[in-house]
Amino acid sequence: MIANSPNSNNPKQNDLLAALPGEVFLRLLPELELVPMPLGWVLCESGAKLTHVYFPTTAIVSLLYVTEDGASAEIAMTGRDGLVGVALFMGGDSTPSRAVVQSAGYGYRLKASVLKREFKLGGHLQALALSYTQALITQMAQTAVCNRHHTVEQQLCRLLLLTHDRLPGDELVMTQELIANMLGVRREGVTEAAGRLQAAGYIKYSRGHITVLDRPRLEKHVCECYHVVKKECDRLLPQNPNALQREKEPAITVNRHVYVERAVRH
Amino acid sequence: MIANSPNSNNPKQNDLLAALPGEVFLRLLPELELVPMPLGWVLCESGAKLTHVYFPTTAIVSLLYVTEDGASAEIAMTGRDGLVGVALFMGGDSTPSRAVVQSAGYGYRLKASVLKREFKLGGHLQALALSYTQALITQMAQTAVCNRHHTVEQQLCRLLLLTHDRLPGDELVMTQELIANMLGVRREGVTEAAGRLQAAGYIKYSRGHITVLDRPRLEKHVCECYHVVKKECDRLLPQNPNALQREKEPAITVNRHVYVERAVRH
DNA sequence: CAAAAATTGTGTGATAACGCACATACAAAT
DNA sequence: ATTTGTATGTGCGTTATCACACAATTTTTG
Repeated sequence: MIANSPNSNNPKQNDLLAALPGEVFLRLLPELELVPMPLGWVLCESGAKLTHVYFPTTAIVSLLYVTEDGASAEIAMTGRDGLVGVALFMGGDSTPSRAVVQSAGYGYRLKASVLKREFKLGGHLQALALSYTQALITQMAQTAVCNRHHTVEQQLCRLLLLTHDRLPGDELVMTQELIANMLGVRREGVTEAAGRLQAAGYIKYSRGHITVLDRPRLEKHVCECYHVVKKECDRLLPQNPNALQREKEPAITVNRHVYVERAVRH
Repeated sequence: MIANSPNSNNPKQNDLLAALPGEVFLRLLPELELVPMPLGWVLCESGAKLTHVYFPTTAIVSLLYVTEDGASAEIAMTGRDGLVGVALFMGGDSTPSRAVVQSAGYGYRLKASVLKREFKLGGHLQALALSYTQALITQMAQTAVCNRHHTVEQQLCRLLLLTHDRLPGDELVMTQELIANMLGVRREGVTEAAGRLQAAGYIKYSRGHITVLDRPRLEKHVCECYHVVKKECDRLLPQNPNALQREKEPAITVNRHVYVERAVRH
């Protein structure tokens, strides 16, 4: 079962929805549909027409591209800080990338038509959606840089921090195999990097459960890519008012699915 | 001196400007300022506030990120097909990346305030700008994938084709050193890859002048990343009406500047 | 025309990541 | 409690790319 019962959910757990002025929020509220987002669920397949826009609250979604020979690479990650489906209001109705739930939880969704209508009014939702898209662009750009210049270990730190930022507690539920698929590297490479991080005392892990032990040290160890994106998000996006005070609590284990089939690497 | 005399320039050489309906175009026309864009010119520094949006006509601009230790990586490339400065209408007024002229030529620019005003009207310019941004997102995503999974030789092919697409002729004016900076790899790596492409008869080159000899073969040799982006651009963006018929003519040599200082690689 | 600078070519050894083949360890299921 | 499956650990040879050093050209400059 998925963590958190539905009645503990609230659209304002999503930072974008929380930042909407009351009038707009109330207009959208009846259209917001709560959806459980289980691990491995493909919100949208590569090239498929988007039917909804998703505002994750407790779930985390990966945007990734799968190559012809089955290798994959994460392009960006979205959680409570943003929305999935920017192509809808940007003019395409699909993208070459796939959206997959990377960490199970809940989210709210709007029908494509409803979102487009509200976006075209040119009000707060438009401004928020565009600002978030700009933050997403920064994340994608930095992913490209990171893939070019930084080690698997640095990229693992980045992934862990990005995920940790979007979860209430310190426990990440993800196997090394899944991490390898997201980073687009070998599983063994993740094993070695994670082993070093554990030996250094930054994290501890066991069979799909990673606990962040020393976040400040992780932040020192990660490459600049993480910090560049973080800073840009803070600059562009509405701050989650309880983000700082929020106590990190242990997360609840959820059921596991296959993420993506193991990449066949050239 | 830069190729093409100013009076051979026309804003409609830029595909986005060309796609604007007459009414909008005429409204913007008096505000469009023709600017020569010499090789190496930094349109906008990382983190600096954007003062203008640029619509290249014959020039090509690289968006690239420079790391703390001086290494660089191209994020995306824009020419007559698009515009430089999406952050302006997306809500940020700056980006962590730098915009540098990669191939000298001309372009038109609009003051930030003028563009923002027109964008807020929600008309054709907004729709075009957003569609182009979606295409840019695709390019950035594919750059991330390419950096992760493909060889320097494949990436060189991609760079050559992207550049060739944005030039009138078959001659690209760029040194291997400059290419290395854009790809974020060693200059020697480019020398070797380019040597193989020349040996195969796809290109020929000499001291900063590369001629595309067999484009169809290059297109077969390049990784899927190029084709994914091309297809998505064709789908999202207004087609340049003379793109197909346009005769490729030899380009004219321009003066050379330093692109970026050689990266110190960790 | 000579000197200086820019561009490209080549060789050598180091390294990070790869593919593959297993071994080990823990968890879930019958 | 034993089996089955999932997750992680490890070793070994291979490869792409790296860093560095320098040679060989061609172009530009004084």
